[in-house]
Amino acid sequence: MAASTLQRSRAFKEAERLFLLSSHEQIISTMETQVSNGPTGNSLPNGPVVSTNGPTDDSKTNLIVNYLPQNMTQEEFKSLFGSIGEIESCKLVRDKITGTVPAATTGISAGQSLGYGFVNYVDPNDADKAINTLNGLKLQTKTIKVSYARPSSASIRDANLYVSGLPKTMSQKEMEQLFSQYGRIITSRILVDQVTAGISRGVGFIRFDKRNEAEEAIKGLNGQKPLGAAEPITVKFANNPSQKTGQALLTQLYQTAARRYTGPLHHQTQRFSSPSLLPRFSPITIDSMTSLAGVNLTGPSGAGWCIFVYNLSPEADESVLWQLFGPFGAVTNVKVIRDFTTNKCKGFGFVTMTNYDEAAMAIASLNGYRLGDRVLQVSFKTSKQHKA
DNA sequence: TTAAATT
Repeated sequence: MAASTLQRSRAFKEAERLFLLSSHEQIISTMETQVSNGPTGNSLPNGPVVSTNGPTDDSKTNLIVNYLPQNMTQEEFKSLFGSIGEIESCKLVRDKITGTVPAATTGISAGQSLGYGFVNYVDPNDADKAINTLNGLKLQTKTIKVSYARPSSASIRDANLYVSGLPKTMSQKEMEQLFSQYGRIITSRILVDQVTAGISRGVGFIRFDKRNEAEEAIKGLNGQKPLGAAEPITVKFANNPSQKTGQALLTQLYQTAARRYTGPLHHQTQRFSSPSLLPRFSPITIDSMTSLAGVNLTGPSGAGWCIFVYNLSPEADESVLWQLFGPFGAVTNVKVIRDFTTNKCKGFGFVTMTNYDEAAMAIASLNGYRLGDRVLQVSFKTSKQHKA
C-alpha cells in the first residue's frame, strides 16, 4: 500500500516536471492573457453581455467555434477572429477545475481549454464572413468548425451519445440514417484507427439537437442489432468532458505534456502531408538561415517570433496568412500591410509565432511556396529588411 | 481502447 502510493506520487512529480519543461511558453502566454483581461475583482470578467436597450438577438452574430487546438490561447483566438471584423465579445471556454489549482503547485495558472469557444460580432456580415473564410481552417492537428451558435438553453445540453459495437463496415452516413429517426443530428463521428488511417474502430458519437431526442435514441437503439449486423450496439450518454474530476483533468494535462515533450518531430512530419498546402521544401536549411552573417533576428522578444512574408498579391488578406501558417503551430498574430489610400496589400505582411521550432519549420516550408502565380519569400523578420 | 459542442 505505502509502496504503491509512493510510486504514484513519484509518477505524478515526474509528469509535473515534464509539463513544466515542455510548456513554458504556454504558461507565459496564459499569464499574459490574464493580465490583458484586466484586473480581477472589480470588473465583470465572464458575465453576460448586458444590453441597455431591450433584448438583443445574437442569432446572426454569435458563433460557436469547435475543434480548436488544445494549446490555443484566448489571445490567439481573439486575434484569429478579430482579423475578420469587429468583435462584440469572445470567449475561449476553459475548464473551471484546473483554474482553481494553485499555479505554484502545477505551473498551470488558468483552466485548460475545452477546445471550443464563442465569438459574437458587431456586424452579422462579419459573422457570415467568418464562417465562409475560417470554417475548415487547419490549425496544427485540428480542422476547426465555425458555425452559428444555437440559443443557449438547458434542453440542448447533454444531448451527446456514445455508440459502441458498430459494424466496422458502417459509414458515418449510415450511422446517421440509423439515428436520424429520433431527432435532428447536430454532429456525428465514427472513430478511426490512427495507424491504418481510416478503418473504423466500431465506436462513435452522435450529438442530437435536444437531450430528449438523445434519450429516445437510447431507448430505441441500445442493445439493438442494426440492419443485418451480427452484434447489437451499445448506446449511452457520452462522458461530458467538462464534468471530469480535477484529478482526471490533471492526469490528462500531464499526458498531453509528455506527448509534446517526446513526440513533436513526428507531428511536424505529419503536418507536411496536409493535402491542402503541399508546401515545397526550400533548399535553405533552418540552421543556415539563423546563422546568416549580418542578420539580426527580432524574436523572440515578448510576443514571439516575427516572420516576414513577401510577394503577397494586392488582394491578399489576413485569412490567407492564417491558412498558410496555422498548420505549423501557434500563431499569435497576422498582419497584411496595406496601402493607406487604396487599401490594397502592398505585397507583404507579418506573422507572429510563439515557438521557434514551429516558426522555423513554417519558414523552411513556405519560403519558395507558390501561391497562385507568385512565389513567396518567407523569412524571420530582420532589423534591416531592405539590404542591397 | 470515449473525441473536447452552449458561455
